Amino acid sequence: MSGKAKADKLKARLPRGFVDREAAEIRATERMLQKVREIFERYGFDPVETPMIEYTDALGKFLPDQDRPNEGVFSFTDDDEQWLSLRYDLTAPLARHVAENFDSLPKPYRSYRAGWVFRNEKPGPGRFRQFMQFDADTVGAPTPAADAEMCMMMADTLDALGLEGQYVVRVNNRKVLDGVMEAIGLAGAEHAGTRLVVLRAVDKLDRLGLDGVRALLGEGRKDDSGDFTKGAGLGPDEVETVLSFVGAKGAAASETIETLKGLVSESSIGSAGVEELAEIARLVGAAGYEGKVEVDPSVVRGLEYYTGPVYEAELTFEVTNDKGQVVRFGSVAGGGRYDGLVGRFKGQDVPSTGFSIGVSRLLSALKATGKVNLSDENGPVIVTVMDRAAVADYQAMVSELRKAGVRAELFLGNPKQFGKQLQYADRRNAPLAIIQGSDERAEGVVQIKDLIEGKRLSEDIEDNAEWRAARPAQVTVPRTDLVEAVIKILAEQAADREGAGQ
RNA sequence: GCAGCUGUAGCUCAGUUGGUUAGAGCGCCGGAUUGUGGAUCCGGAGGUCGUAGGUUCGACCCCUACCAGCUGUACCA
Repeated sequence: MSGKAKADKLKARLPRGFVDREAAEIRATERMLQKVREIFERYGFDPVETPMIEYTDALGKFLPDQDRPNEGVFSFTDDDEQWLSLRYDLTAPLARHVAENFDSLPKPYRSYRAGWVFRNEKPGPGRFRQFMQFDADTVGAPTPAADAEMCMMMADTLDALGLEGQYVVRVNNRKVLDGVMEAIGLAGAEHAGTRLVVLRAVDKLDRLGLDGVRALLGEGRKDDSGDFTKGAGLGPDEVETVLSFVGAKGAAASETIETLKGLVSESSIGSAGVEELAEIARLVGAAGYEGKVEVDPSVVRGLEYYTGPVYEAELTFEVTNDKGQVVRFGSVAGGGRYDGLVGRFKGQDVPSTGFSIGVSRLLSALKATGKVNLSDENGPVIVTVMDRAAVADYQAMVSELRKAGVRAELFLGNPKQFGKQLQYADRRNAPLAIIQGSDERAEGVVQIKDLIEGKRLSEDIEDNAEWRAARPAQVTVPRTDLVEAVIKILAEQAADREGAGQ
């Protein structure tokens, strides 16, 4: 059976930037998503799912002036030569879905979905080429109340995950930033490129600090490796105007809003943005979310398609990882208003607002705070095989347990060495093992071994032979009482976990 | 993409100025124990030293290119 020469052997390897997920991770994710879903449902949102593949033009990702999609998206051609792409977020496909079914959907239309998205970019720690997002969007609601609701829903979701007091939802408005751009002479299509550079510079505030952003707004910035990043090329006065906007956050929302008003008083679009922010602040305040949702002009978000309020949930705590480095999780969810995205299909703007949760990043934050149960104490009851001739009897036990709703399995490996069977049960995190040899069968009984209790006892053992003879944490029950006894012991184990503060 | 650092067993790492057959710990598999998880003891499998060239009598070690990983930076629609 050693057929293939080594040279021909295929190397088992995962493509860069992708990961396999195993039981504990999948279960933890499911538990987390379930909590998120409950909150979204409570807010009146309905689930809707779209496929992972869309026509590339629907995603809006053709390179400008070229017959080829952006390199950042995984793309291929259909048999009719049309470009298809794997979705890179959940917002563009939703816009397509809404546009395609516009007349039959109730407006405003509230929906949510969780799904995998793909980006063909350089992976890094915590950054993959396939990852999961959880989105909620309201389409067809122009009122800032819809944006305020999104911010509150983000807060409620994080509270439900046990992160109360460890995050802040920060909200700003693109229109205010546009007003600032106007004030420094960057209005108009000819300055679109510069505006984008300014946007990205401001977006880096948390990482580079005020001085880094100042450099990026001006001539440019040289980083530690000696690499130079070209800046926006603003003059000193303009730079300070932008920075005063970014740093406009005051002790209270009203204070922040007064400062912003002064900064954009000359600009009608800027003033409109401030009005919207004031309205959002009023709504979240009235609903009792002060402290959880704050107006903060330093939030800009990198995406170009936002047209009004933008918001971001940031975790405020730090954690030391196993390498002893301090890790900040930063933003775990973000979104904003995108009035133009559905409109690409409709010929007129459709006011929409929504946000996206980075599922993996949020989960690793929950792991770091111990807010998620990662231990896999979900193993099956293992029915061991003492003698092969009785396999039918053992299988009958398994079957009875399963019918009673107990997760159970027959040991299917080589039963020659009994110790291996318990070793297997141990590895599977089995709570119990069922043992019936010829002695037990003759008496019409079975042994139920409590592997969790036994593990605890094993910490004190010194002599192997003695321990074996003692058969710790093991009870004998009549064969007919098997199911009843198993259920009882499992319930006791569960109560123990509960009591231990688990 | 750019820059720096790093590639030796499944994992963490040794490996002398360039010198015979490349090592350890952990893990894995088998046995001591044909009816009991841990510990212990014994045995075993597992390597084209990232890949390909070059220098040399001789390369894990030196040189070049490529590939991959890490860190920073850029991009992230």
